[in-house]
Amino acid sequence: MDVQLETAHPLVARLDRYVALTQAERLALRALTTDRVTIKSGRTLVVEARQSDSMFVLRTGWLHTSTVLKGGARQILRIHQPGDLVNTSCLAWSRVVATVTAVTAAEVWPVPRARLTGLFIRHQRLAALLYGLSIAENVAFCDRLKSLGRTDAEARLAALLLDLLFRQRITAPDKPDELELFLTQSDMADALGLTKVHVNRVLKKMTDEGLIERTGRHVRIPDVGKLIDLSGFVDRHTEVCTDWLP
Amino acid sequence: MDVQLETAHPLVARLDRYVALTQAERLALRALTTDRVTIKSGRTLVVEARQSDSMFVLRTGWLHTSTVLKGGARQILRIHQPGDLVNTSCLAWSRVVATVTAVTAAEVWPVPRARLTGLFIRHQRLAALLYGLSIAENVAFCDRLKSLGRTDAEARLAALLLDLLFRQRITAPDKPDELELFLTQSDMADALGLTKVHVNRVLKKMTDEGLIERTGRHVRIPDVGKLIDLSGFVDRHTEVCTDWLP
DNA sequence: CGTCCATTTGACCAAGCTCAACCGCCGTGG
DNA sequence: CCACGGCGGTTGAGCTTGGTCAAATGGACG
Repeated sequence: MDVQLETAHPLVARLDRYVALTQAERLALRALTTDRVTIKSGRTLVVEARQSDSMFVLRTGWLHTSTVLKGGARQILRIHQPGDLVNTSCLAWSRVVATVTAVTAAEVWPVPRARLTGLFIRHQRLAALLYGLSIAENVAFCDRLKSLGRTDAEARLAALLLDLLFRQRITAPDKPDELELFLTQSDMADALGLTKVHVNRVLKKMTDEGLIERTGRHVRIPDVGKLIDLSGFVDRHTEVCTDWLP
Repeated sequence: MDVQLETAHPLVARLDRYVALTQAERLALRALTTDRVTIKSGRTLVVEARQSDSMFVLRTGWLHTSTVLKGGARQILRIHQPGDLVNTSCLAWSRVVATVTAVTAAEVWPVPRARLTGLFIRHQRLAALLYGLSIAENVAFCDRLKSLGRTDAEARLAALLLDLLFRQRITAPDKPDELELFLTQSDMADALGLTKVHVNRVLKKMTDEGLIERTGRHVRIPDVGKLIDLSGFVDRHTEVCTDWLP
């Protein structure tokens, strides 16, 4: 089996960040996926309320998960970057809970939920690690909740940018202070509980104040510390505790 | 071993709702807990940023999980009812991520995280079930996010009441339209991203409109359907999909 | 070159916040 | 037994953040 191919597996790469995977574990993870799916920018991968029994590992590109309310308003729940597990709710319900849309062209590798059965039986350490990551994601949602519930528009925007930046740093440790922002201002608004008009105004204000520099979709953050201070951002996904794993 | 005692174990009771537990599984779950801790109303169980390596099963009473921001504002992240797992973040970090406070007098049973190791090794079905529940909780957070990000104060309040009501229904199927609301209006405000003054006003408005009836801390909801309609509430925890479990 | 979509900007509006006062209840201590 | 203090709830007046509506700009692409 080609070693090159193997380390390129997005799920292996992701979990290998937290523990040193054994060869058997790598093989088991690879066996979870067989297909590859590519999606064009703007297209949906799964649609709310439809049937689905697969989750997906994001290989390349950005996705987001969203719901729409009765009035037509949309809430973006999560923005996914390479290595993320998407549509995990298929493990708890057979109907899709939230729509997954491609922000950029993207490649995802489906993981039929039935394959997890064997993984949990034979690879308890991976099972425990997945559980730990799910809990970490829980905490990430708590941070979002705090942001939406108790901070103003500028702090929310800052927190969003920092979240994207810090997650990008994991796979691209060069460029520690700049990122390509593939979201539209309308997307940001829907992620932050604001309107696109207000997002635009606040971005302008932050640009004028020198907090961020924008050229097209490229964003540079001259003083990351200042933004962290302003937003109350906490980096979380960088490391998780693994001492209780089998 | 006393059967009475066994079925009274809050974790056994909780998981037994989703799958029919075997005797071995019940014993394994019981072995997770040895101690009992009682907390007085208003006291904290764990405090943000302190060290902790235990989660807790809530046996009786209500708790909530919260964080405070730099300015002193507080965000309540989750309100816990009997059967809930609390402080699960101890599986991902050794430092406590959010303060847990007793809303009423409460009894919790500690689960040291080291004990989960054996559970994941020997009881893969329970491991998978825990994973599924963690994912379900994730989706519950998504619902909260949608509520805070894209609905007005009345809808948020309605969603909060319905969430508490539906979770109470699981353990108390009598009383399908009334509940004892142990939260102060200040608590509700901090859970919903509002101020206590505004919560008071909206509660009054809802009372005047006949949407809810209040006598002290007792709340009755004459027309649950109307509230559901108004809030976009979705019942989630009632059932989860278990067909992929080992 | 026209169309579509994202961004930008302005004028006005309102949901919810702030500040402040007051009430009612309950537990405590004189 | 009553006075007091504290906490939670209630209500009013005025203000601010962010929303609404609308129109103009500008880039990308067929």
